[in-house]
Amino acid sequence: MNIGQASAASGVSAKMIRYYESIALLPAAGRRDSGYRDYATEDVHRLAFVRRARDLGFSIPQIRSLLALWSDTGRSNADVRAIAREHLAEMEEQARKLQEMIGTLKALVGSCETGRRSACPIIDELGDHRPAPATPAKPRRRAA
Amino acid sequence: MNIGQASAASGVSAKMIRYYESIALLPAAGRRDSGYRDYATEDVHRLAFVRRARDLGFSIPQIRSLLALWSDTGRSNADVRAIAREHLAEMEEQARKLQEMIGTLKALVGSCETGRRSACPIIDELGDHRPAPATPAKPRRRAA
DNA sequence: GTAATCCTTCCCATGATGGGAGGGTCAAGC
DNA sequence: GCTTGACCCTCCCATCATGGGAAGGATTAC
Repeated sequence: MNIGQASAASGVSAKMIRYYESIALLPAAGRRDSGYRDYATEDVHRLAFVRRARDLGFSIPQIRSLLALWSDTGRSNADVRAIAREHLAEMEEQARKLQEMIGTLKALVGSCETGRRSACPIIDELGDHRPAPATPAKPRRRAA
Repeated sequence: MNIGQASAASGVSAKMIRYYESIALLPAAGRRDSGYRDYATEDVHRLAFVRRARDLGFSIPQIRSLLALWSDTGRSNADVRAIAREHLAEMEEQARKLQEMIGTLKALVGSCETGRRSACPIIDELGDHRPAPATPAKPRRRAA
């Protein structure tokens, strides 16, 4: 199977397949006499595995570990869970930050809507040096 | 004020200040005879504005629009709200996807924990076609 | 036998940020 | 004066995962 077919069958672009090979996330594919890469069904499975892990937000290093566990029949579930939990924690932290930003922005949009003054809190708040009269104390961590 | 002081006062790294100038997000700073950039208080305000907008996840193009509105005293709140709402929608969509991934992964981790068999759903699910407990094949062409 | 499609490698770009090299400038101390 | 160390300048490179595209060879369909 050519790279094009493998791509269509796995949902990973040919570009990415070559890239994954170049960073040794995947074993180098076999080559035909022509130089064309040649893929078997199991290669497509591996590619699909990578794509689904990427869809779940796993990073390449994490997928590297997952792949090793995947082909290791003697692996322990604990190892797999550890990677998944680590990634889960990262995602939850990311979600928390995102919700915080959403909350802040929502409040600003809300004030701007209901405000009758010409000053828009979104702008004022961002400008900082002239904070709105009723500043709803917000978390200003992330010091530089 | 030198770039270092402006950086400390605004919380934007000197590297970033130069970058923002290079992409014309900020007007080119004045220069001294020495070639050093020179910043005034209002420049620092603008920098702080950018930093806060970045903290809220606004993209550079969005900040570009916000900056224009900021310095436009005749702006309409509706314009500002439109940008904020657009960004809000993006963030909410992002949060939705993230929550979906978290949910899926949580379910997988949960099954893996309670499962007594050696097969871990995290792995199986990713593998899709289930790598089959008796398919040791493959790393054949490995290090080719 | 020819044209269309596929494959190859290599280079470039993204977005926002940091690192670092090589070299000029400033301010303080002696 | 002169030295020293901190600061600044411009470039170039790297990230991370991905895509675009060019130049050229291979395969395939008609």
